Amino acid sequence: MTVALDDYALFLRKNGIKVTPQRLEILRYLDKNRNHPNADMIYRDLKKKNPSLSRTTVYNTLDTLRSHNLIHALTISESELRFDSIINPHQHFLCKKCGEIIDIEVECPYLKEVLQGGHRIDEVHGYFKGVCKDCLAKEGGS
Amino acid sequence: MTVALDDYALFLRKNGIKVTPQRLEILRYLDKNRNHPNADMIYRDLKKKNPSLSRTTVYNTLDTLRSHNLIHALTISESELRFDSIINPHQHFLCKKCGEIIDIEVECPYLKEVLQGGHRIDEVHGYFKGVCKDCLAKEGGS
DNA sequence: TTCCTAATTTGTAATTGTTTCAATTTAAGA
DNA sequence: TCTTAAATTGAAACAATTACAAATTAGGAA
Ligand SMILES: [Mn+2]
Ligand SMILES: [Mn+2]
Ligand SMILES: [Zn+2]
Ligand SMILES: [Zn+2]
Repeated sequence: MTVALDDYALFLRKNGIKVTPQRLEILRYLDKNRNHPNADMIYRDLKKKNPSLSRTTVYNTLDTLRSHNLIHALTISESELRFDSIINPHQHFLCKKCGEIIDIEVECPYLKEVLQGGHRIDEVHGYFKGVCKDCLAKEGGS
Repeated sequence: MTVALDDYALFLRKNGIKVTPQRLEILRYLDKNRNHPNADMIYRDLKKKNPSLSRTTVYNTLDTLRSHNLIHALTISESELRFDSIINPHQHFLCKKCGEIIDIEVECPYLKEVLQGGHRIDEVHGYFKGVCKDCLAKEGGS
């Protein structure tokens, strides 16, 4: 999933995933909220409109989407998985001040070099951590 | 901490950390076991020789060492922190087959580029995941 | 050397994110 | 419409980590 989708049901069907209202809602949520939410953010937000939603369904659906390689999981936080509906190769910046996770649009030039080690590489994660531009500005001349 | 230490007490004192037997043992362990252990590996191994060791002490000591920037924490695993006593900039490969975390000695060429975004970068984590050379060899021509 | 005290260690309990599981419901093909 | 395998649900289990208060101790002062 890379650009905003118009037909989530079709998208699921095309990927061999059975269509359910819960999956549609979670998929739409990920597509519309590109701030790398965690499972609980998704659960709490969607629970408002669908009070019978189960936390387990959120976890199950995220696992399903991951196993079909339609979303990615980030381990940039030390305590929880964050989910990314944009699967184009890109890296991430975590602001330790405000907690925001910002996309960094650089490509990984290591790959060829690392592949020469003989390992098979399936995933590349580039995580930068520090203080974001906005938080730095707010801090001012402290 | 980068090269093997000979005097752990001196090392702690030099860094303004009070010397205790527990801290010495944990520090030695990290220095001798460079396989990026998690807190529980450290706890279980050291508990053999010092049965009164508390899990909390392991966590506390790891936090102390981290806050003095003497060790690093890796979020390469999805379920636990792994600790690295080598703080030279380097990246990591996680084999999803055998679980081993292998050092990748490449430098990050992004930094300048990412810094132009205006963020302050304190940490750089490069994580590669896949199947390591040895596991690939064992799999054979499957 | 002994004393003092703030810092450290310890064990237990609490918390948090995630997984397991069995019962109920449901999507979608026959 | 019927059927059934798959999905959803809620509760309980789990694992990593943190909080906390009581007991111990390192290291400086007397
Ligand atoms: Mn992203
Ligand atoms: Mn390392
Ligand atoms: Zn920020
Ligand atoms: Zn391997």
